[in-house]
Amino acid sequence: MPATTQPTSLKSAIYEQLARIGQATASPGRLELLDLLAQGARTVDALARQTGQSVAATSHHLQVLRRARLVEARKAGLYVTYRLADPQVGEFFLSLRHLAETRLAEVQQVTRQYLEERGALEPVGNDELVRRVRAGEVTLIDVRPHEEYVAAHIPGAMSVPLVELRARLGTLRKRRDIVAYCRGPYCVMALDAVELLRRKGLRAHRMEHGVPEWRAQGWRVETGTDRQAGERP
Amino acid sequence: MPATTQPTSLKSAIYEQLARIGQATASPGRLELLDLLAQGARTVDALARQTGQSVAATSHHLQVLRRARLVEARKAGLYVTYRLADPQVGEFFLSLRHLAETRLAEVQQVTRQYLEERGALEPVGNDELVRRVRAGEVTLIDVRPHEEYVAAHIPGAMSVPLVELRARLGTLRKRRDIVAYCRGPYCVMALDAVELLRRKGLRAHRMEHGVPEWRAQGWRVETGTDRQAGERP
DNA sequence: CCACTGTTCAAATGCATACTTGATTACTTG
DNA sequence: CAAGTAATCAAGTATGCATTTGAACAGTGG
Repeated sequence: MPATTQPTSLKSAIYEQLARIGQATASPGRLELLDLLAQGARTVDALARQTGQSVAATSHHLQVLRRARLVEARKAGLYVTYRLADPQVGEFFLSLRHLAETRLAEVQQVTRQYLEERGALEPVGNDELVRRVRAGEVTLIDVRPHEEYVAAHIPGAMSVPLVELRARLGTLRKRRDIVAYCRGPYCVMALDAVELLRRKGLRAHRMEHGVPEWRAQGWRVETGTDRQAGERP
Repeated sequence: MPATTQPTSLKSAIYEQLARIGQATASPGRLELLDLLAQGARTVDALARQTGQSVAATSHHLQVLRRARLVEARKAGLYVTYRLADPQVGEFFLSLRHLAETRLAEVQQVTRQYLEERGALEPVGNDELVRRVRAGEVTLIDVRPHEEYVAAHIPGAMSVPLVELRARLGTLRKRRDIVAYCRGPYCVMALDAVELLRRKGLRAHRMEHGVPEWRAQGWRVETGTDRQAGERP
């Protein structure tokens, strides 16, 4: 029985700190908040509305995240805006999700089943799609809410929020392949968009990657309002 | 107030799965177990002894980790041996630790303070050390218990468990620089080794990396008993 | 077959956590 | 300065988790 030379003081201190992050990511509600924040900064009640949690619960969860230094709060006027404390937090979230995908069969099962029901499994490899997007060979549309597009989007993408897609069909070139993306592989906005576009006879594809995944690959993102033709009058 | 198109069924299912991993890493005790398991497989009571937890508590924690699919159990004779379920689990642990290092000032503070007290901060850059180790320009010793060396070690390293170091001083070449490593940056066995070696007049250095870090860089590890001169008679 | 060892299980305790409700603070606008 | 909104806080309840204890369950060796 070889005695461990590690002193309890240092050991336990380190593990307690690591556990802070584990605790922060131990609740589904908080993970949903992190996921949304990875798309861009948001106010407390925007987060509450989008997640369906009460404002008080949302605020509480955000403070847990803040104590773990995963998010930061900034008060601007009447609103408190939360954002990820560091791009590395987004990367960590992706690595958590990646581990879950490979280790927890339930994740793959539940998503595969859901996506298959919608007939959404593309035979086209994702890599090929990414290559064509990078090469600018396709029309790339970002179907998330416009604020998220402004916060960060894939270079060359056009902002076409899902709710406006039907009205803006005319502005899309019909002969060109269209690639739609949204928040990432578990977001269904791009799925909805592709379904609509195909019903209208356009050649549309769904890209699994969202901005966080794109960024994690080390690629550049654009911010601000580009290629957005007409704001509402 | 744009309605989110995401159905609650898919969303919540995913986040619940992710939270399983978060919960598993939410306890300092479990993180310590994971850290040990990253060095190699172990039995329940070895883990209990090395962490100072009761056997029952250890067993319970291990089952939590097992339900999250982070570790696997295999019964061999009278003993149950636990091991990481996948190398990716080790990588995830490192990314958690890395996030904690950059985000939680407390981690850096507590370790820096501790290491400074021991006068252990090497002016030599770690990169340079790693380069010399890879180039075989130094004598590399692995001061962990021998079982861990057998489970996996850095290529070219010689197994010199800390408890045997004093007795085996004679077998070390005195003119050559010696580099000692152990379980990683928060393990103090290599520190102890370097202190002893320097008191004996040898040129010794501590490498922060352990086997998990080495492996995560994509480098090869060796297994089994290499370059281990004499087992005890 | 019996004693022994390593591991797990079940029940019980104490403590932390999630979430709700109602009140409170900070800020803006009329 | 008053009214209104966004966010937080405080108290309370209910749930869940960590850990201990003692018993149960293999598997091994005499």
